[in-house]
Amino acid sequence: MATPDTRTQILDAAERLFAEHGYRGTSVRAITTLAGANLAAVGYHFGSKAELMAAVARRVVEPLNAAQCARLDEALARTPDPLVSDLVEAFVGPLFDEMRAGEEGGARTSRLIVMILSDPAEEVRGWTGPREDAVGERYLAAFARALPGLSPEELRFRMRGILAVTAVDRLGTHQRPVPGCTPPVGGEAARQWAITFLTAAMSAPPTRT
Amino acid sequence: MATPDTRTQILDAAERLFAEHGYRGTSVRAITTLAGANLAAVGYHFGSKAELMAAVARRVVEPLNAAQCARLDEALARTPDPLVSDLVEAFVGPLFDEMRAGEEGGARTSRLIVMILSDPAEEVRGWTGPREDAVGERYLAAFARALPGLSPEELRFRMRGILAVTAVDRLGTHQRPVPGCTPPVGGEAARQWAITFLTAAMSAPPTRT
DNA sequence: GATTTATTCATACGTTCGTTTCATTCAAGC
DNA sequence: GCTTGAATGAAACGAACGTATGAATAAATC
Repeated sequence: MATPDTRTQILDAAERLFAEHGYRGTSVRAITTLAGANLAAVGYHFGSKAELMAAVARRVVEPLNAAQCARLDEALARTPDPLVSDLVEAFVGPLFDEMRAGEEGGARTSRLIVMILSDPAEEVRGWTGPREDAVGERYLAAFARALPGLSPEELRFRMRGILAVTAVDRLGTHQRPVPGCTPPVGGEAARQWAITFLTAAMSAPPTRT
Repeated sequence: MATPDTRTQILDAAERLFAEHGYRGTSVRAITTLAGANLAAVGYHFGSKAELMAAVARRVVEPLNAAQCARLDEALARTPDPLVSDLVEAFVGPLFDEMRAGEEGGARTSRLIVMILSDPAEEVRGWTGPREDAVGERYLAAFARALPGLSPEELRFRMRGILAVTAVDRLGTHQRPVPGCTPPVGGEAARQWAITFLTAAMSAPPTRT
């Protein structure tokens, strides 16, 4: 196993510490110490702590979005009007795939995503490109076809619900451990539960006004 | 309008700033400046920044839990086996009530709750008492009666989903504004959407294993 | 082997942080 | 009027932070 270069080791350490302690709760010193690198290495390889955060976020989110896009393409190749359950599975599937990989790196990855979505520090959300929006819009259009009669506003509300459930699902490590229940839910069971839960939620008839 | 005492003004300022910038992103100096108080007032009235955070969290969460408890009591007084939709409404209702009150203080309150649930700083979650767990357990038991055949693990998964959807719903301010859609969804509409969404999700048949 | 280029290193700078100290103010209680 | 206690004020403390600097080192090019 070849030792990865300093830049990669810093990215790995930063990904882990950002996920565990948040952006502001992680110091550059802690990152470089964990990475076995010098303090100045962050400035040299990334420019600043904020740009390091952006690099970490990109490395995590980009393959995820690509997978979501690919699965949507597959579903649309099968039929122009996929079922709601197929769309849900295509959307949340990659998030759970990422979780299985690495046994512990998965939960870390999803905690990092939650952190990216919820951290109030503007440095955390200032990294994104137009790609991420495009994926969401594609799914929005697909769901709109599968759920006629749903107003655009309510559809958008429901899609935010998908993100909330899949993200917060794995937030558990932050939470207090639930007594008498295994908190680190098995990956495959949670995936199926999420699909059941979200398919039923998305398929609900429009709220009468 | 009588001027509130320093302690209350500090609580108000801290609640607002913690909600906007998180625990670590808010300095004691910023709080006391906004409150029009002296820097040392936090140490005098609360002991430390962490204990101030605890006081803020208590002041926000306790009436919310009390309202959730009261609504569950009402539902159980009507019938020993309430509908899933009634349980959902009793659980998420108080969160949306809090939102309407104050027009702008409501969104702030829910952002603070998201912050409490997702902030990695242990000072933020070290305040809680046994009360909050008790409310969750009561709802868990009520949902278990209304949804026979659902395994305890999947039920717990779904209840976490409720919390995720209601909380993240109002996270929008952190997010990038969605072009072509009004991001600050009207309070009453969102409440009904959430009930529709979550009732359907909770009522889904158990995932076959 | 000398020169150049890319990293790594130790160290320091200036700022901001939470907290503490101690003097001061001010309203009651006697 | 004097004392007591709570509350506020101005100032400082040490620690930790992100960043910048310039020397040292390793690797590649000629």
